[in-house]
Amino acid sequence: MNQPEITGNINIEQFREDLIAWFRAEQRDLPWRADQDPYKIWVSEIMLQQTRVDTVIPYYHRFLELFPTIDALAEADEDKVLKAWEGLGYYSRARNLQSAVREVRDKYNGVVPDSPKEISKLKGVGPYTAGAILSIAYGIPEPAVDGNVMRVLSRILLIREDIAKPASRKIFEEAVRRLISHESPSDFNQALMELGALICTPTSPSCLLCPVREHCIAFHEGVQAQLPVKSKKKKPKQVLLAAAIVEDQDGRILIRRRPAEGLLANFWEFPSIEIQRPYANDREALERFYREELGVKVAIDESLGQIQHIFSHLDWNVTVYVAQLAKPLEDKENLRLVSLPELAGFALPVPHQKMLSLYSVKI
DNA sequence: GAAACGTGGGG
DNA sequence: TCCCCAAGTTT
Repeated sequence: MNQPEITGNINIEQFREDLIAWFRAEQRDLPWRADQDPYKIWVSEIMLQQTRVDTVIPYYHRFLELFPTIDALAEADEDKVLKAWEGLGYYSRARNLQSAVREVRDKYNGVVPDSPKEISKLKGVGPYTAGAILSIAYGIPEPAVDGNVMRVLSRILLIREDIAKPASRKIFEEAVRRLISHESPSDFNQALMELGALICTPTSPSCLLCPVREHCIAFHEGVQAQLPVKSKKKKPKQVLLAAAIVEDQDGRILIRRRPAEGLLANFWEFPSIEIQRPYANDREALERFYREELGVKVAIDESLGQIQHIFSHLDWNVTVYVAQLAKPLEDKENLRLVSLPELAGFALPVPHQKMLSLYSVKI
């Protein structure tokens, strides 16, 4: 008798019961588990996308203090929202969340929709987040398939699909539809993720502590360490930049708002240019860029040094210069001259915070 | 379907 | 140092 190669042979009733019982006993005490307010669940799910729990917790508390309700977030200035998200990364999450919250206010009378079709139309709410909100806030048995769930189920059901491929998600959604508890969809979905976070970890899973190891095909076959199958991503592309921190005579600093789309959209920055190789005509190139692209006359001084910042897809190496404003600044919407204390109120991405520390050490 | 989109932590 | 990762979505 051969074992089936994929899926199937587990006692679903017993699996659910063991998994949920473990979750009810062992779940972490997390701030978004205090109640089932759909708005708060929503905020937490957006913040948790590709982001660690420990990182999210302080942001979650501050965000809900600033924007406690859908109306509060809907009415806020986007700048305040971005500032609250500063340092969390993937900033389109914040802009999409606010846009979606405004849609809920205007179109759904302030009530987060409880149907898969409607909730999935909201900006920033993809298949995972839709399922998470529906199941956790509303108790609706929809799959919420994230990286944890794919890893856990790849082991339990011995699924060898490459979980890095977008198409694989559907395989796991179908698996969850077969397995999910209709009595406690919230606990079931959260339990799968919690198991992935605490026990069924990417490397060296704690199978001896696992509440469902008797249901786990990979454990029975001793292949849990070889799962999930996941192709690796490519390295970030190297980019050389030269940036200038421009001062006026009162020690104020020039910042610019980045474009509304793309990398670090709508954040503020010290203007910079891409260069071909280090130290080649940086000063002339920067002065020309400021003059021709920004309409600002500056004189570049010495270099303060370099900073490095690695994004998911880019590896920035930035040579940072100090410069003096040579003519008074003309009024422009995307350019500001701000004091150091004022600068703290603007949303500044981490690489530019690094540049600012170089500057602060210098002065 | 691949690439864009951030950041900080851990092995 | 380097690589992988962490409760994904959009284009």
